[in-house]
This record gives sequence, C-alpha cells and structure tokens, in this order.
Amino acid sequence: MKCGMLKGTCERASSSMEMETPDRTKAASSSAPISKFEDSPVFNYINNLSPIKPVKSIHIAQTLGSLSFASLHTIFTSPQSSSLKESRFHRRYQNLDLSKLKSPSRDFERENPNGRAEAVIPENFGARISIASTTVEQLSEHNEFAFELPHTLDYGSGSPDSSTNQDMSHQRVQNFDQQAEPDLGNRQTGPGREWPNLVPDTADLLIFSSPNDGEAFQGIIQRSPGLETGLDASISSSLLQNNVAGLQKMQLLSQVASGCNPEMGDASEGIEIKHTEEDLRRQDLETMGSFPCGGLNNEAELYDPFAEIKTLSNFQLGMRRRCLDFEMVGAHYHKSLPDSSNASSLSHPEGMIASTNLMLTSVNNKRGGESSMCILPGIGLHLNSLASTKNYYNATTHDGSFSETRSAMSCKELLPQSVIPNASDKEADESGNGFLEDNLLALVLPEEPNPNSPRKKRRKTEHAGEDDGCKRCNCKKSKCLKLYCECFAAGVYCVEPCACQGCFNKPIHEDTVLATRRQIESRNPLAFAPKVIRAPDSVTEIGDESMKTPASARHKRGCNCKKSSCLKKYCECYQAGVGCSINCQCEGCKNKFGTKDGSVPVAAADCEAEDEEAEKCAKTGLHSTTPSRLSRSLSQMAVPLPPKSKPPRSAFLTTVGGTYALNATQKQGKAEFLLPLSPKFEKPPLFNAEDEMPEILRGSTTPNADIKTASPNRKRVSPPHGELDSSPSLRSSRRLILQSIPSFPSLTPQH
DNA sequence: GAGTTTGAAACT
DNA sequence: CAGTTTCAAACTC
Repeated sequence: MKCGMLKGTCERASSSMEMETPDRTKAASSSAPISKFEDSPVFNYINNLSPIKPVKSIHIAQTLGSLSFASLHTIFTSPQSSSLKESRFHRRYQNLDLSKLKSPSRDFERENPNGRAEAVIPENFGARISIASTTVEQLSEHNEFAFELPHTLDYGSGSPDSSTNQDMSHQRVQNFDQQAEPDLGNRQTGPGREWPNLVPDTADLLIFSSPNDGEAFQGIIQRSPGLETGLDASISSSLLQNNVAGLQKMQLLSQVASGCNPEMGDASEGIEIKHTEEDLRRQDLETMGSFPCGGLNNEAELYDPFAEIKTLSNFQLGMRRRCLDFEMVGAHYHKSLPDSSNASSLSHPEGMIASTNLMLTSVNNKRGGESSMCILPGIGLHLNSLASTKNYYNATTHDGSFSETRSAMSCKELLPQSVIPNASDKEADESGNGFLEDNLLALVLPEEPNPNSPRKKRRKTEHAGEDDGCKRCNCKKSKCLKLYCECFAAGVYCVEPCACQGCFNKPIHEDTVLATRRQIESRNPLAFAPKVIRAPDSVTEIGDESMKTPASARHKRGCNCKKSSCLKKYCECYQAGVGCSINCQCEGCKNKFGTKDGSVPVAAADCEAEDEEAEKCAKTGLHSTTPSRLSRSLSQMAVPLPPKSKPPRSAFLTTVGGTYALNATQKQGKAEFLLPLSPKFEKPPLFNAEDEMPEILRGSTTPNADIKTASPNRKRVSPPHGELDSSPSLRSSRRLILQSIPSFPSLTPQH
C-alpha cells in the first residue's frame, strides 16, 4: 500500500515534471537504476560485506518503517538533516528566560512552559510534511545516485506546471545533504514562510536558488518509483530496515524542517507516514533486541540511559550536544503530555506540522539573535521530530503553541538525554510512545516539570560526577571564531552557558561566523570534519594500516602529545576514547585505548569502558547489563568512551567520527545514505574519497596523508574512475566513506 | 577559583 | 614545512 501510494505520488510528480531524459525517468520508475547498481561489484561487495544494504533497502525501510536508534543518532549528527540551512551553522537556542527558569541543575524538565515560544503553523504545512515523507526514500536514493551515477543525474528543465525546478532537482540529487538548507532558504523567502530570518545570506549559503522547494522534491520524486522496486529484495534484513527507517526519518525531518513542498502533500502520504512510524517503532524494539550484547532483554537495554549515552557519545557528532538538549526536553515533555502516549495520528498532518514548526521556531529564535536553539543542522532533532510526530502532535495540539527547546542544557545533561531515545523505545512499548516522539517533543516542547521522572534521575546520576552544567566554551581572545573554540569548531553558536568573552559566534554575527568558517575551511577543508574515525573492524578489506593499531577507532590526524603520554585529555585521541595510530606523533604513548605501536589491545579499552559502564549501572541501579550491552554493541561500531563516564567535550566532535565508523563498519547496517554528506563535501558530490576519507578507511595507499595536504579541488574527483576503482572492495569502501562524510556544515558556498 | 600544564590551532 | 606563538581546555592545587 505504501509503495503504491508512494509510487503514485512519484508518478504524479513525474507527470508534472518534464525530464530532459525521459528514459532516465522511466528507469527510475522501473527500478532499472537499482538493478544496475546491484550488478555492480561494489554493490555486491557491500551487500555481502555488511548489513548495509543497497539503496533499494531504503525503500523497503520506508515501507516497513523500522527505526534504528543507532541510525538515528548517526543521522542526527549529520548537518544535512538539520536542513537548517540558513547559516548551516548550528545555532543554539539561547533563551535567557529558560536559563533563568532552569533549576540550578539546569534540568530542563522543570523548565517553565511559559518560556516556550509559540510556533505558527503554516496552513499548508501538513501538505509539506506528507510530501517530505514521500520523498524521503527518494532523497536517500538520490543521494546514493549522486555518488554512483553522478553523470546521469542531469534533469531537463522541468515544466513550470510541475512547480518543480529542474535545476533544483538535479542539484538535489547530487547533493542531497545540501538540499534541506537551500529549501529552507527558499521557503523562507517565500510568502507565508515560517522562517523569514533563517537565511540571511542565501547567496552564499544556498546552493539552490530555486524559488520553489517543491520543485526540487519533485525531481527527487521522479526517481522514487525506481527506488520502490528494490524494496522487496531488502525486506529480509530487519536490521537494514531499521537503518533505513532511521534514514528515512532523518530525511523526512530534514525535509520537514526545510519545508516540504506544500504542493506535494496529500492525505495518502500522510497515511504512509503513519504506517512507517508504527513499523519503525516496532522494528526498533526488535532491532535493539538483536544487538550482539546477548543476555539482556530488549527492554532493559532500551531503558538503559547509559547505553544510550555511550551510543550518543560515540556516534553523535560534535554538534550533538545541542541536539541532545532537545531530545531530553522532548522526553520529559512527553511524559508531561496527557495524550502524548495515545497519539495515534502520526499521519496527521498537524503533527508533522508541529514538529516542523518547532524546528522553525527554533530557527527563528536563532535568527532573532540570542536564541540559542540547539538545532543542529542535520541533527537528529528533525528526525526525532518526525518520528515522534504523534506525541509531538498531541502535545502541540493541546497547547496550540510550541515551545522551543532550550539549549541551555548542560552538555552533560544532553548526553543523558540522548540516551532517552532508547528509553523511549521501551516506553514506546509500554505507553505506545516511541522515544523518537520524546525526542521530537524535546525539540519543541518545554521541559517537563516533573522532577521525579526516572529519566531525570538517571541523568543526574550519570552526571553526578560531571560539572553541574554543560561546559561550553570559555574563549577570551579568540572571539569564538577559531577552532580553539569548541562551539565554533563544532559548528554551533555559542549560547548563554558559554563563558566566552567578546563572542562573535552568535547568530547576530552570522556573517562573520560564516566568513571565518569559510576562511578556516579554505585553509583546511577538513577543519570542521570529525577528528576521530572508527576503523572498520568488519571491513577488513579496506586493509588500512591503521587497522594494525589496537584501537578500532583512530584520530584522523593523530595526536602530538609529548608529556601527557596520551593518558590525559590533552590527548585528542585519548579524549575521544580512541587509540593512537601511526599517524600520531606522540611521544611515550601510553594510550589505554591503544598505543600507536599497537601495544594496547582493543579489548583492553573495551573492557575498561565496559567496567565503567557497569559501575554506572550499579550506581544508577538501572539495568546494569543494558548499558554494557548497548555500549558494547555500539562500541564495536563506535569509539570507546574515555575512562571517565563524562563524555569528553571533544568527544562530541569525535562522535562524528563515530558516524564514520558506523558507515565504514556497516556493522549496524546503517546505509551509507544515512549519513548526509558534510557540507564541505557538498561541493564536490564526488569529492576525492582519499582526500576526505579518513586514513583508516582509506586503502593502504595513503595512510599518513595529511589532511592539510588535501586540496579542495581534488575533492571533485569522481570515485569510479580513481585508481582505487580497480578494486571492488576499495570502491565499496570509498563509497561508504563518501556517504558517511562528517556532517559539519560547510560554510563554503557550492558552485 | 586561581594558577599551571598541555597540545592543538594559528601564525610567521 | 618547520618553528614559534597563541589559545583554551585540562589539570592541579
């Protein structure tokens, strides 16, 4: 049914839109492209290698609608998903009121509802949402196509009737990640848009100039039919489905955030979404159960906040913490909501609208100047919003207004919050609400006043040893416009909690921030990329030298420690919880996670991490096993956490690396498409994998390549023709990497 | 909380 | 590219 509906939508879109290459359109509808990919060695390799399935799987996911938390996290991290294109820079929601309202502990749950910002819901919002849902698959697929078949993406100028911008479509296909942002910008400019202020510098930031976002979507939609064809094949893998579902959600969120094409929306689409939601939630639980950590029951695992924390820390991007705030809030809010549990109308357009509005509101706040909304580009928030549309919808409908999430939450708090999703899952079973819903709510809804909530306690427990509040930057001379500033480095605006002086890293100085960011990127294209990447344990084919090192994850550039012996957080490797690698220039390396000479086995690090987790569990009284399980399973995919329970600040950044790891390892079956491309990479849809690719992931060809050496121009090399192409395995690995590129938003305008 | 240490980032 | 300086986090007291 969904497929049919979706297909119908696609067909409509196609019919309305004229393609220069009709054949292509047909192919898309007939799934010929998919088969083509399947036939390719890379595809086969990927399929055999890991749970990650070909693009077609995405379709399935959409249909089946399974949700994977892990995937969600990953997704969230990506800037694209945020689609908060405006500045591309993550903005924190700075609400003085909120901070005031907050308890000393900064628990958002207690945040005063009054602090909420009301979001205006556009009339056609529902339509937009539905559209987004329908296009999710398509987008993901397109994204992959961009990598696989960059040349074939050209679209003829579309017919005006379709209201689709051919150019937009084309570009979208190539740069899916970027799509969201441009869309937002466009929408903002459009009448009745909710984000008038979101994109100040559209010229620089926006890749697409199309006046109508919907057009772009249509372009994507045209291909959707083909995408659907592959669904049947991939249905078999539940894991894959989960991944796909996560991806889809992410995409949906992105699109929603960006403002789906109102024209596209229709009731059928809304239905589709609903189904997907349910399926996803159900499957999520299943997926959790499937985690390798045996022994524990799913619920326990889901419940365990620690597990989530670890997961987040590992997978979350540097931007993550902002997102976490939202999620947490959402969770609490969820509880507070009277009907949230029963919200059945995921399909309800309003629900979608609400989520969208939330995002929008947050964005507006940002633009407003001091709003510190944590909406991170591409961060899971959006995704969560979609997923949690039900609850969210209910909540919003009750109040009729949306409250923005406060970013004032401490980073520490955020981490635990991030855990919420899993807990939510469990709750989902119990109450019927998905954790995603919670997350979504977090974004939009105010904190739950209930101080007694288990989650809150959990968080406190976890963070007991940590600082009371989120440690933000404390820059004094850098004006928060240099990489010294963690906020800036993470691609987020400084917020109230920051103790920075003369801070320019605020929405009001967006231009300055962007300009500075561009400058830095020009100097080092990967300056904002994840610093830590996880070596693909499962993907031995890659055969990277880094694999020789004990730790599964590695710092991209390696550390240069001289006195800390890589045993303190001064060491980025240690801070990220990864072992040193051959790339490190450290002296007397004693990194517990693995020395550069490989003296420390990975197992040791893992054991430590597990021990820590166990301790945490014991303290919290939560399912001790759950955390371990989850983290353990996750650890395989992600970088292990540092000895201290407290996630390293940099860890957030490193989490991005975790994203890489996921993609690279594919253990989670996360499709490549799950990770939106980093804006940096947006320019070159097919940037040279080697340049951007983490060393670990790279072939042995360039183990020690210095990031700085990479030239932006080199990025544009198309993968298929590279030297590495000769090896199917290499090719496949490259693809994964490309798609898994870090999500930090690139300020550099694409051309 | 102030001061020190450390290593990344930035600069020359 | 190497050396130096600047910077802010991490750490110590």
